[in-house]
Amino acid sequence: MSIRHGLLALLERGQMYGYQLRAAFEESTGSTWPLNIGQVYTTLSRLERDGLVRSLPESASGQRPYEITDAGRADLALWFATPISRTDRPRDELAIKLALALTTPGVDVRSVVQTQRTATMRALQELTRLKYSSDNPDDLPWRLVLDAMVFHAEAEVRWLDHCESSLVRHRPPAAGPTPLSEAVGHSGEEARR
Amino acid sequence: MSIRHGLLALLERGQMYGYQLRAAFEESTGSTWPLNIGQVYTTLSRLERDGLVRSLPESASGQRPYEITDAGRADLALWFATPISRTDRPRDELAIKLALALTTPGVDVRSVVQTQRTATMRALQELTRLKYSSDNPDDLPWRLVLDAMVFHAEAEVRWLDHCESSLVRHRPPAAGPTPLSEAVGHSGEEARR
DNA sequence: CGGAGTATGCATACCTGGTATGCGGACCGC
DNA sequence: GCGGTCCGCATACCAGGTATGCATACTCCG
Repeated sequence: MSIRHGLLALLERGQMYGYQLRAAFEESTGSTWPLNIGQVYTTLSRLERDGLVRSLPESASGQRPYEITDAGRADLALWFATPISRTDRPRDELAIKLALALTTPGVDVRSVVQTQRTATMRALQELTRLKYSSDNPDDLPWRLVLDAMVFHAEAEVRWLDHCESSLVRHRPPAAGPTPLSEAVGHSGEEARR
Repeated sequence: MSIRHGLLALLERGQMYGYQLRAAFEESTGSTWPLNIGQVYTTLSRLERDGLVRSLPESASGQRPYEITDAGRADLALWFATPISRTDRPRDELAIKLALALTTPGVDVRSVVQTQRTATMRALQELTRLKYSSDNPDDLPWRLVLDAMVFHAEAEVRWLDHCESSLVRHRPPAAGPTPLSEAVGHSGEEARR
């Protein structure tokens, strides 16, 4: 429900139409998360259906602007006043992956951890590069979004190291080959049955 | 695509049918993320459509077990060998919310930050309580999943504090009332147009 | 025994977020 | 004026996910 409230917040600034909304949304987070234009229209029509937004007559140039209603303002205020709870966050794909790797036969968990760690470190470097090569150091929202990603990436690296040491403590280092990894590259042989 | 590969990994252990798969999936992460039964069946049929899985004839008691194919094994190995990149993660709803709060008129950003911080700290306490009141200290996958959530929550608190101090540096403390917050509770007055 | 209640395996309908594509008008260059 | 291309907008469709329906089978009684 992030986009729904995001559009509402933008409309709180004043009337806007579809493309303006997309541009404003992407700009407000420094184009970190792109927003599909089709999604904007479907979300707008749902917002109108729910009475949180009202569509205005088309302008001369054909754009259909929307404005927020009082009900929409109330919903928006409620959103800002309500913390995001742990239960309504998306699944942590990395955690699931590692948990499954631990119980799947033939998987070298250590190399999964190391591969991920390398990738995350690379992302972290890219983020700090972005942070300091910025040409708009006064864009506070964008800087905070970037910081959020840095903090998350750092936590992920710490967690991966923690996994590594837990593995050393609880699992004997593997001796034999890792059967599953040999299956890569033979895809499709069975699929065409 | 997390569930897709999750089910594949479970089938790598051996043949299983729908309910077994759901139970195994939930158990492997300590029932942290529930999995809907309907999702299991739709995902299984898509996996079969894509040749990664093969359905076996119904057993006498009516269950239809599935087994992984060689193509499925290859796909699974590829998944384990490929790190999760920053770009295919879901949107960070909290970061978006705060970025929007900064540019939405009439929003008290400080109170948004504080409300979230309180909620996250509470979640953190709950997590540590869970961690130490565990009756199965040898369940390594579950412990690591729990640790992942702890690390994320800690990073979130740090980030919120960072936002707080950035706000103090860059924004003068608000003086007037916060108009938007007064709209709460009047929802619907305009909706019935 | 028989019938109500309940758990289980399975299937379907539907909602939501998202991408790809179609379409008409405005603004070019020539 | 005419073809191209960009823009604002809309539609169709797909995938992931939840809620719900629906049989069968099992249990627990009177």
